[in-house]
Amino acid sequence: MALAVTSPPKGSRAARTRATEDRILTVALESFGMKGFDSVSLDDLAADLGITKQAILYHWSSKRALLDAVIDRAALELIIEFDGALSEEGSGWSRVESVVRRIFRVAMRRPELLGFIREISRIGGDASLRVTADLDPFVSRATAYFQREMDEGRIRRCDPGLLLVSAYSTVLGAATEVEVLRAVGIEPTLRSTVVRRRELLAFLYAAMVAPEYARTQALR
Amino acid sequence: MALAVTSPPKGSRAARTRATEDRILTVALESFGMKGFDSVSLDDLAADLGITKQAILYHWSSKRALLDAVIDRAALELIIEFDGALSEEGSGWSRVESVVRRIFRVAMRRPELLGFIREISRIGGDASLRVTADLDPFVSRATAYFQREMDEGRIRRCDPGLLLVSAYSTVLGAATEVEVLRAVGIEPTLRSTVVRRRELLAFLYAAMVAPEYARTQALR
DNA sequence: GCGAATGTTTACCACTTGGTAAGTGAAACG
DNA sequence: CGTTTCACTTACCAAGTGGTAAACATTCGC
Repeated sequence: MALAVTSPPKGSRAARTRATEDRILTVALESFGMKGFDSVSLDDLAADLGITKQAILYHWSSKRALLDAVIDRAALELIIEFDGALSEEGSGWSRVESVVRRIFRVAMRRPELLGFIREISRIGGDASLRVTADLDPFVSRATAYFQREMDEGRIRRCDPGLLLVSAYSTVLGAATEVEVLRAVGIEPTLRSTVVRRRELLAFLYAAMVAPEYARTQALR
Repeated sequence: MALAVTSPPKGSRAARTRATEDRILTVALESFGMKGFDSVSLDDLAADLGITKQAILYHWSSKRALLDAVIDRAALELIIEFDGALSEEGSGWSRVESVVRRIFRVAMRRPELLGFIREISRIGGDASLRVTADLDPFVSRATAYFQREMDEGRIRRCDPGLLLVSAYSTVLGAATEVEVLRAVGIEPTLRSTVVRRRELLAFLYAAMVAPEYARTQALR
């Protein structure tokens, strides 16, 4: 059901174009992330936006081209969300903790963002390459950070890349695997999420922090 | 010289029907798991099987009905793969280790099986409920096992359900998140998988095993 | 052997899909 | 002001989509 928005056009033409493309990307990211790329038709998308499918095809020449744009958008938003956490002050465990808290926040408020990354991974091919390339700078920073922490004895020594994957999939899973949570009898409410996050932080803490370093820490 | 030259028909009619349905389920599970439910048409499926789409619709009245059957099949195969590991002798860490090794083996040899569970989780609704119900007995056994291990001080005390989710998503992620692995510069070859599994076991060991118990163990 | 049940195919159908072509109204520009 | 450009719509289309109906072939019970 399209809402007949006859509100007067605002801003310059270029600005309005940008705004439209922005809206399309936002809705597309949400739909692709929640339902999957193939499950969302251009007509569905257009209906949600209150425009016609051809308007979308005016801005991007094909559905696939739109996907590429959505990938770039998703990577950008992810980096904005997480890269800040890496830059925060604090060291060792406290920084890891802040990253985990951020991922949980994103998983709660923007589930489509993490779902979209999963979706792209499954599509494979060029799409995967694209998101990989987009996220590369962030991944480099994260692994470099892990390496540094290991060198200074605060994190258990191991392959930084594999540690990142383990931590990533652990957090992403606990944050997004709603059905699995249901299977083990955990209804994903806001309150249970807090508990989940605390348990997961304990899990990660035990897994990552070097025992010698942990002994020097009074807290936790 | 009365040897039958008519090879095509094998077994009784009922047996051949069962065999056909089996083939359909196998191919459907593989396709749905790798490409996604909506990305695979009945015509695609039929073409892979060398039959017509209507033959599939003869055995299941709709694509959705076929999905339900595939869900049951996938759950059954998962339980067969993993439940055995829970029954193996050995206690504490060695049993966890054997489960992890099994998941890795499945992830390597049957990626479509784990991919399918992910896919179903995303479809949501009745499909998710169905797989949840199918896997419930296994989940119960696993959490009960964790509980027992905790009571006996071999595993760090925490919520067994959450521990299961953490371990599940960690292993599943490390085993299946191929694109993420690529992003951190790990090409998922057979050799790297062995390394990955070893690192992951160390990660899980640190996360799960109770420190007091670990100290009593000479090995590892 | 014969009719009935069964498994599969051929022939369709209404509808949706991504995508093209041509038109339209308003803003931008000289 | 006219006209050109732009953002978008209406009108299509060919190729699929899941699904139905009926014809056909094989195997079963008798």
